Amino acid sequence: MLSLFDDLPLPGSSGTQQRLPAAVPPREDDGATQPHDGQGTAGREGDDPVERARRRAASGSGGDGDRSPGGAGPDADDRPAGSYGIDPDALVEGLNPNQRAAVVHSGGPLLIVAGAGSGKTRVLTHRIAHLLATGRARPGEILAITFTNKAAAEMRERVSDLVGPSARRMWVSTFHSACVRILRREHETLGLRSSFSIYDAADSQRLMTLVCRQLDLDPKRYPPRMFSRKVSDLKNELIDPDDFANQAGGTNNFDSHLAEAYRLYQDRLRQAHALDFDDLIMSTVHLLQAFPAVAEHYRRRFRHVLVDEYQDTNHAQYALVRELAGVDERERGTSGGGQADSADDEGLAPAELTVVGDADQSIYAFRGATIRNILEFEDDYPQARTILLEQNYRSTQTILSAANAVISRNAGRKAKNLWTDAGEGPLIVGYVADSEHQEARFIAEEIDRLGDERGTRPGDVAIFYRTNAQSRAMEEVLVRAGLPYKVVGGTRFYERKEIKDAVAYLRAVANPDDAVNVRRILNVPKRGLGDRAESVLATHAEKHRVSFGQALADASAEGEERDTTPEVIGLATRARAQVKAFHELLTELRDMEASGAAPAEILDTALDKSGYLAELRTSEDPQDATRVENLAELHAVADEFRETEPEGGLGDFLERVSLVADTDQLPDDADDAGQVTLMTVHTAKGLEFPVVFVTGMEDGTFPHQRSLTEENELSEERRLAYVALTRARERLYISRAAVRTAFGMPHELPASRFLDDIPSELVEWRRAESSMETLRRPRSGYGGGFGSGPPDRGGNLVGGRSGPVRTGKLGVGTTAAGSTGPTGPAASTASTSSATTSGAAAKAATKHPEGLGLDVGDKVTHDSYGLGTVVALEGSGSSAVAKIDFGSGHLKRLLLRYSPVTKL
DNA sequence: TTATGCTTCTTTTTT
DNA sequence: AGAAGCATAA
Repeated sequence: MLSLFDDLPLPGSSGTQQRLPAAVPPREDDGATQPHDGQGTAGREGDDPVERARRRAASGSGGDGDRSPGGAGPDADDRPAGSYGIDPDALVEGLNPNQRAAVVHSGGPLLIVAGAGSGKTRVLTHRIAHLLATGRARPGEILAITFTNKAAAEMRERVSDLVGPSARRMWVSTFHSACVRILRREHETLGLRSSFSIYDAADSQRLMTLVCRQLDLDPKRYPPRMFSRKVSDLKNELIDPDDFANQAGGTNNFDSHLAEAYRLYQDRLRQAHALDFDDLIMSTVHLLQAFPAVAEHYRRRFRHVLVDEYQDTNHAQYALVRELAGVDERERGTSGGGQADSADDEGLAPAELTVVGDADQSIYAFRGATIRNILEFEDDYPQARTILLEQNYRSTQTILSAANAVISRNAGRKAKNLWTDAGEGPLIVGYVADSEHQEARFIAEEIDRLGDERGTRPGDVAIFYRTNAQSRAMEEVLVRAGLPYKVVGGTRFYERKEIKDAVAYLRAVANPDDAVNVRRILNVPKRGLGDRAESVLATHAEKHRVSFGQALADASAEGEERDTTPEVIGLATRARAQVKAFHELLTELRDMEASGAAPAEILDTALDKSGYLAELRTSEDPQDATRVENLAELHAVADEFRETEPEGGLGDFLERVSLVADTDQLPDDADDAGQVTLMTVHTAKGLEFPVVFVTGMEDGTFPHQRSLTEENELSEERRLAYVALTRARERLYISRAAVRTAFGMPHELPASRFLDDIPSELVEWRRAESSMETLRRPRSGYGGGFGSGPPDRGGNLVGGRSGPVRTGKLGVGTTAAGSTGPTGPAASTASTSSATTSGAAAKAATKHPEGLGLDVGDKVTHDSYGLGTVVALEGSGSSAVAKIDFGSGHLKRLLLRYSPVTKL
């Protein structure tokens, strides 16, 4: 089968060869095998010498002989707990007092308020290890929930490092994959086939479009897209179609249509044996609520529930946690005593709940997250203990001060005092570009310079932006500059057309009733089955109450079968023949699956026999070449799956594919050492880099245009900015472009209001205003202009800001002057007023790209660095660079075009 | 049924 | 600027 891709490089096939078949743990009744969401962390256990040594060196003080009174849990056959060979005391070594308290806390619910960079993951993993080491829990009793697969993989790995392979028995997974595991196990209870499909946002939108069309809704007035979002919101609030119809059904036209669409949408999902993303959570909650026996099974099993990023939970997730932890059973059970009585039916105590979060880093309100969940944790759980982690181990004080200043402007937040003993560190560097291209150029040059002067590796650098669209300009420049980079997120792999098509084939094979996916590929590749044929089949399915997939079978039926199946009316003979061929292809693929073929083989056969690959290959369109490559990559993924999960069936493969949004996201230190990382601020959450560029600091970009009118949305943007700034360890850059092209039209955008919040003494502006802003500046006389306020702020904007006039005191001039004080070795030369200072800067910036006629040996003065001597000149024209010695070891390489350098 | 050229809308952010 | 949807033509 590999032959299909023989002429292509197979990413990953080389890596998978030497990988040993994973030691798959024995399957247990409740499917407690390795979850499929991980990134193949399998290979490592057992073979790690460090791990073995650790186990041998066991101090044996686990002392847990008599734990687990019930002893009848699903893990009763576990090896004796406590043989993990870890000294509990060792786990708290090197932790600060609060971290330590969080690790050893025992008893009631625990809220860990963890500021950015405060060692949250460390605390969480050590807490889990501590639970195991002290014998308070066995691995099978632990459920740790994160938001991303990456976080889950990391946590599992780090716990494994601490306690060894027994960590495999824990459930460490995302909300969504935990739910899928539960739902798959309980599929019969729910009346779903075990190979139910999981619809991502695009799939559900497609379905909603079909639904709206069927309801004859005007797509202008009732956009399917909007309906889709509304339904998602409703599900996040655990409101099902009945609830919604009851509470809002007749209120107005919009809501009654929405109610109708919601119901039909949900019916369609059910007919297709499909669940959308939000269903995964909602259905699980409903399942646990409706079937106490099922709920009890999990409550008995999970005695410790830990939730990461609690501030990002929505209502459904909140309810799920309560159900799993069994907290609402509390009234019925005995309260004290912890888990000691878990064997008694009546008195099943709630699980020990630990949540970690930081309200200031809540950035997912747009998809239903409620800060409320974390703010009111103590009300929800009156016996809860709260521990604050305020010491930051990541950033310099300068960076923290800036971040604190920005977030402190948010109303109604609990004050936090994040501090560090890492020292001040270098100033934040600011840069104002004329366009996004210039901004990108500055960044590229700066990365280059950091590499030359400080040995900074590209892998140490990250560039953040608010929206994915902003990556384009950056990429163009980075390519030209020859800097290696990678974009994380964006058009994700599994969202590409060709990948979705290929996956649709697999889904159609696994789940014949999956209407959305069967219809997607009905005419892909082209087989002459257009709208006409599709609607005939859909009508048939509707009329006879069968699935769309069954309609295909009906249309293909011949001979005796004819007697038992209703005839499909209105299908031309030619179309009928095509439908038959298509149906036969699907049947063949299903036979393959039934006979145990690996997903990779089924994929190959599907792409081959359908002619999909052939069509792409013969295509003239150069884009199709990369499509083939992407399919080869998917093939490699499937191949790797065969290696790591030899027993895994098509359903398992699809589960992984559906829930892993970003394959290439794992930043392996080894691999990525040489690449600059580009990503949105959202995806940056939880990560850190020595050098960070935060770009697009303009009102309308960051904060985003659509947040400007709404106070609480603006607060979220501010939190987002806080997240962005706190990712940096040592050096932080903030930049903006005065003009940015959006939707093909250039817009002039004012500086981000968040820039105003950063104390000016923390920032050194390399370029403090755009060319246009300089030109607009009224010519100021000597000493004038200081009090007259910065002319580039306020009202001269094309876009015209509608909000209140800001009172920021941070004029461009004062900024530049402010930075001179603390840094410049020649602060005394800054005797000129700030207005003239930045005027000089502007002159240098705009007037003479030609290098100012500098020669080696010339004396110059720089607005920030003071007096210096030109040591060397490189390049010419706009890229002319001068190496200037500013004395006392300050040798700078300055791009003359934008450096505030004046020849003396 | 497909190909084409035209229009419109897009940009938040993610499991 | 680019994609996706739409209408009309072949």
